[in-house]
Amino acid sequence: MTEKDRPLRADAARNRARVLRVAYETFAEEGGGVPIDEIARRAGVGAGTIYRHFPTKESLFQAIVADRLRQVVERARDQAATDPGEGLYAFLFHLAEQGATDLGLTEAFAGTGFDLATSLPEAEREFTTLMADLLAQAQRAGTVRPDVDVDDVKTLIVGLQAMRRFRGEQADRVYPLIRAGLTRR
Amino acid sequence: MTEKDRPLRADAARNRARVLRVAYETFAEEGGGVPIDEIARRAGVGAGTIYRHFPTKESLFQAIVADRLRQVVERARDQAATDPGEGLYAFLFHLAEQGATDLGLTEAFAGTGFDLATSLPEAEREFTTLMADLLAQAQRAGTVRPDVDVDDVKTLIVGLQAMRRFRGEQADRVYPLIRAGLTRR
DNA sequence: ATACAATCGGGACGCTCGTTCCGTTTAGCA
DNA sequence: TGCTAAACGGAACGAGCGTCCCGATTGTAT
Repeated sequence: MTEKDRPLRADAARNRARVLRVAYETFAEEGGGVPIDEIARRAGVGAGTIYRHFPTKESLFQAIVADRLRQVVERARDQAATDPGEGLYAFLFHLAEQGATDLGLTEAFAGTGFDLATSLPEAEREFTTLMADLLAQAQRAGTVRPDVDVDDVKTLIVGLQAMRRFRGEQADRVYPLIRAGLTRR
Repeated sequence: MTEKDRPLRADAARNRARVLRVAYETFAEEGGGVPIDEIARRAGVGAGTIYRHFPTKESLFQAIVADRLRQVVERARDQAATDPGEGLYAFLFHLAEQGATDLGLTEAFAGTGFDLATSLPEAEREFTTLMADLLAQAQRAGTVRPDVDVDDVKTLIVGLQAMRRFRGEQADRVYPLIRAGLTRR
């Protein structure tokens, strides 16, 4: 659903890809607050070029968050197959790490000026399903206490990302505490 | 250190107090992002009047955060005297609740466009001391495991405030998990 | 090689917001 | 009551940013 209709002209396709790549890096480093002009500058194109491909700054941001989510989901599914009991923890802490280097993703989860469920409903649904699977699997394996639910996991994600983002490596020390809290007594 | 030199004229004193009160409420509701004009409007004064009393928006914000911190610290000391083992938990969860209604305070802890340690060094020091006291006390009482340190507590505060702020009452369900994680096995 | 349409770059526009300025109003005092 | 300095309100200014527009450029089909 990105390159239908008639094919883009060669230069247009090149620029589109370039913008996407640069925007990805830039949002990750600076968060959703970066000026479009900054992305344009880094990509070596004019602001007008960005607007030809993405009608709005918001839409560019969405495109990137959606892609990022896909990656995270895919990775988590792999991990989960490898070690059922650890899947949820790996997912949780991986997401926290991502939050450290990807401000865009953090904002998407926290809902800061960007509502995931509204903007990318399918991605949100897939994400929720993944969490439910990982959680059920971990509970079956006995590594997570049975009274924890999916909403609790979402809440923890928000908290963990905030810790990682604002407290850096200090957050590493807290992971074991969280894990202990989630484990059956 | 607020009303030295020659006393303010009656109307000036009234306006200053009014601005402080309104700014307090407004920052709490909207966070540090609210326009000064909005605060001025709510207070029924002109923007110029605010700038007569506070040289900068930042300085107004600081004045209010400092006051808020004083209240929190005072309350925590009272609590701690009542129940040594619970002092740290009460403090932690109270702070999380505060984060829900006081965006300004959350931003101060997270360091979002406002560095507490740099802007209000004394307040920051007092705060750190309080945490160290509460923590040591709880560890002595045996309600917190001995390998937790003050930096871990700071990290948890950031996480808990984020949870409360972005996930609302969902966060309540996570408090027991955090507590379980902090408790000696 | 030529022509035409797609695409480009970056200046212009409009809006928001922090801060300043200044003509007007008012408290405090004699 | 009248005078003066303090204080007021809100218009004005400048900077930042999202978005739009348009003359210049370039890919592509013939």
